[in-house]
Amino acid sequence: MLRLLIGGRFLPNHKSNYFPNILSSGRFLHTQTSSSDDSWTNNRDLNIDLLFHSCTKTHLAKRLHALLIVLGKIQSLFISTRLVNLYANLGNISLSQQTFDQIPQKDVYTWNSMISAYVHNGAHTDAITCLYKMLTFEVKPDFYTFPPVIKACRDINNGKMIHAWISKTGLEWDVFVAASLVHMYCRFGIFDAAYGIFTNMPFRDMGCWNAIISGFCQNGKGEKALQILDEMKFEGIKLDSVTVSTVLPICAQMDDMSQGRLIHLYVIKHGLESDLFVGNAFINFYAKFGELIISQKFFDSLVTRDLVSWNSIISAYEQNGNPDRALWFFREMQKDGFAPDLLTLVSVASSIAQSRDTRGSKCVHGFILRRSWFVKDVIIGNAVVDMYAKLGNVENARELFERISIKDVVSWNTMITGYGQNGLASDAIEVFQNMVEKNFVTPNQGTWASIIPAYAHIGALKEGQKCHSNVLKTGLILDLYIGTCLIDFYGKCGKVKDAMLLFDEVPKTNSVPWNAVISCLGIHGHGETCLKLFENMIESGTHPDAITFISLLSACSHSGLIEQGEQCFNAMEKDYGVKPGLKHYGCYVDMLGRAGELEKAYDFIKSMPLTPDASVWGALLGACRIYGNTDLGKVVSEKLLEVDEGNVGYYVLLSNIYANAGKWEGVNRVRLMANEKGLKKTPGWSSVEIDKRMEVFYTGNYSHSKCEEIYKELEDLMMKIKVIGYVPDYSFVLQDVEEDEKERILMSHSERLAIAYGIISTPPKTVIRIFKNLRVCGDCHNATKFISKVTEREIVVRDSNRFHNFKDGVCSCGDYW
DNA sequence: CTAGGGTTAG
Repeated sequence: MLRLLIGGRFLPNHKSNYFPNILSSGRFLHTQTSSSDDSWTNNRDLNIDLLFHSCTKTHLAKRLHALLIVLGKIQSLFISTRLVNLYANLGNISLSQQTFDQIPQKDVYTWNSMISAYVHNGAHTDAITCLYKMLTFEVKPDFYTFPPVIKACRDINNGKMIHAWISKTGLEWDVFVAASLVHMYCRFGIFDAAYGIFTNMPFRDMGCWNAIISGFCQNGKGEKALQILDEMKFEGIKLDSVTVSTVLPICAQMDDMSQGRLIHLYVIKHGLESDLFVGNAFINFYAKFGELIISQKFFDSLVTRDLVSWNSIISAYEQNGNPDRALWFFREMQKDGFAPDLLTLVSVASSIAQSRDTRGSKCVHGFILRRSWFVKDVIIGNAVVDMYAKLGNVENARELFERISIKDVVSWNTMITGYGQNGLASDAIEVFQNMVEKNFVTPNQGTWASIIPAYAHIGALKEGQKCHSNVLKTGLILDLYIGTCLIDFYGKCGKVKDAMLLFDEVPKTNSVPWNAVISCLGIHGHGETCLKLFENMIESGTHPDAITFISLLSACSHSGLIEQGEQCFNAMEKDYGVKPGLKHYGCYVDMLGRAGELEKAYDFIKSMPLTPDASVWGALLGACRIYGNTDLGKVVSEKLLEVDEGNVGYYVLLSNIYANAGKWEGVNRVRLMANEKGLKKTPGWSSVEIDKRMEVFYTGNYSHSKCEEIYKELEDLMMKIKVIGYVPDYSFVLQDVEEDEKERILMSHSERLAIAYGIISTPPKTVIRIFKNLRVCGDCHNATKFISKVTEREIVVRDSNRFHNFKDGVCSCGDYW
């Protein structure tokens, strides 16, 4: 008995501070008989502990192994078992297993060591197999055997079987065994069984309390875990470092800052501050609330740091928008001799994306490739796909995405979002359809949040509605994020009523759904309703943000509500503390410009406190186009090309202005300038949804399978609408050609091809929905009004600027756009 | 020489 205690079996090694229970826990009923009694007698000539502890790398362990063979010590069961453990601790399970296999006569220590070696290295099946093998050698498992075995159980049947077996051996209430069982039942979600064992335990040590708390925490029962924590406090048991590091992530997850702060005070009082796990947990806890100074304090006060400490501080800065500092810590950790792991690189990849470092992205990719980490875990592949997509490099993102052999739902979501955020909605849809067809993974909240905006972008109403019904089925409809996506979607597809209905349903806990609905009504020209909603928003106590005012100002602009727009602009900083940014100035200029107040807009720009950027000058140039002001247009375009000479859109706009005024030499000059810079006009395209499929038309495209029918229909339509008063407006033709050629050019505009195709492909009187990637041409706008009248159809056209609803010869925009 | 409960994630 004395030797057991002095030998370190219970006293020095034991981490528990609940000692009295152990003495009475029944543990001493089991006497250990060891066949390897050679440990003290035969190996005194070597300082075994020192030798083993000095092996911190596999190659050192191998040298020690060789030395022990030479010295003839390998026959000692004690020595060879230690080698099994040593290799396992170094993470080299195959060497551990080899050493184990070469031992002829194994005792219970040896078997236990091998089983726990497997478990520690994640080889759960091997651990169970090893247990059965142990039985065939007629070695009886003891209470060292079971905890790792329980940990290795991957399914509930296996677990229950092992549990029954343990009951028969009478080891069920050993604190280690029982704690393992409690944790296992939690893992399988059988919380009643776990709690049952816990309450029936005759003796509990800290480990048991921690087992049930962590069991609840890790399996989505945070609230219940905190209840047990209270129970524990009530019984006067002190939290230890394990409890603290278990509970903190739950506090963060439940957004319970005050609970965490209380624990912080407790930790200071009980001197747990410098504990590695506790410190790491606090770094993460405070980082989640953006309290980086406190996170940094914890990091600084750590006496020893491990990989998790470094990863945590790097992720803290990365998650809070300070990628440079995150990358600085990444270099520091390496200087400090720590080799980055997979999780380090996840944060680093995101930091690189945030700091827009294209060269760095290649380094990160190479770094991971060299270590073959992509096969180790999807998470790192997903992180790098995300990094490339955020840097706008969708090709590399897609290539890597295809190389991920086992994709999870996040992989798909990342790729869909990546395409969507780079404006490639049709590619996003292709990936989504692939995901659904292959049926590999079930879409989740993130999937809907990435695909619905893509459908909104191209105006695919039917497909989006299908998503909506799927969202209803999965019960995610009350999710604020998805709700907002759907509001935006219906708005962009022209379904204002549906958008409003949804808006009534979603929880309005922050400004986001308000912004969505205001912007939706704005592009439909319901400026007055927007202002009303803004009032409601303020009344409901929701604080408006920068986006709110962008939506509001652009709504005023689209509806010609100059006075109200001015009021908004003046009130935003004064009354709501939102400082106007360049986008707000852009909206304001746009508003004045559309109303024809070109000089006022120009003066306004000159008086701006910020340096106007391309979007501000671009708004004014657009107004010059509407009002045919070539003189101001020339001045503005010069300013514009100073700030952004690479954007082809402005050249097009300027050449439009010249063409409109019939100044063809100006048109040619601008065209030449653009050509010299190597700029190509963005090809215009329009799409129409037929039978849930999107058909895309490019301007002057003659390769469509129904091409002849489309042009025939267009010619018929032209005749019909001319009869009721349509006159082609050739000012929208940018080429200096003959009149009938001009008519042909207008007729082959992509939006008109899409409309004609819609008419011949759908039953009479059904609504036709068109999406155009650029602004709709003025002549097409006029023609569409007449077409809606002669065909008795509602035609919905969304362009890059706003929304047009043509019905019975008029457009919802009132020709003001 | 062997055992339970702990911190980092796209």
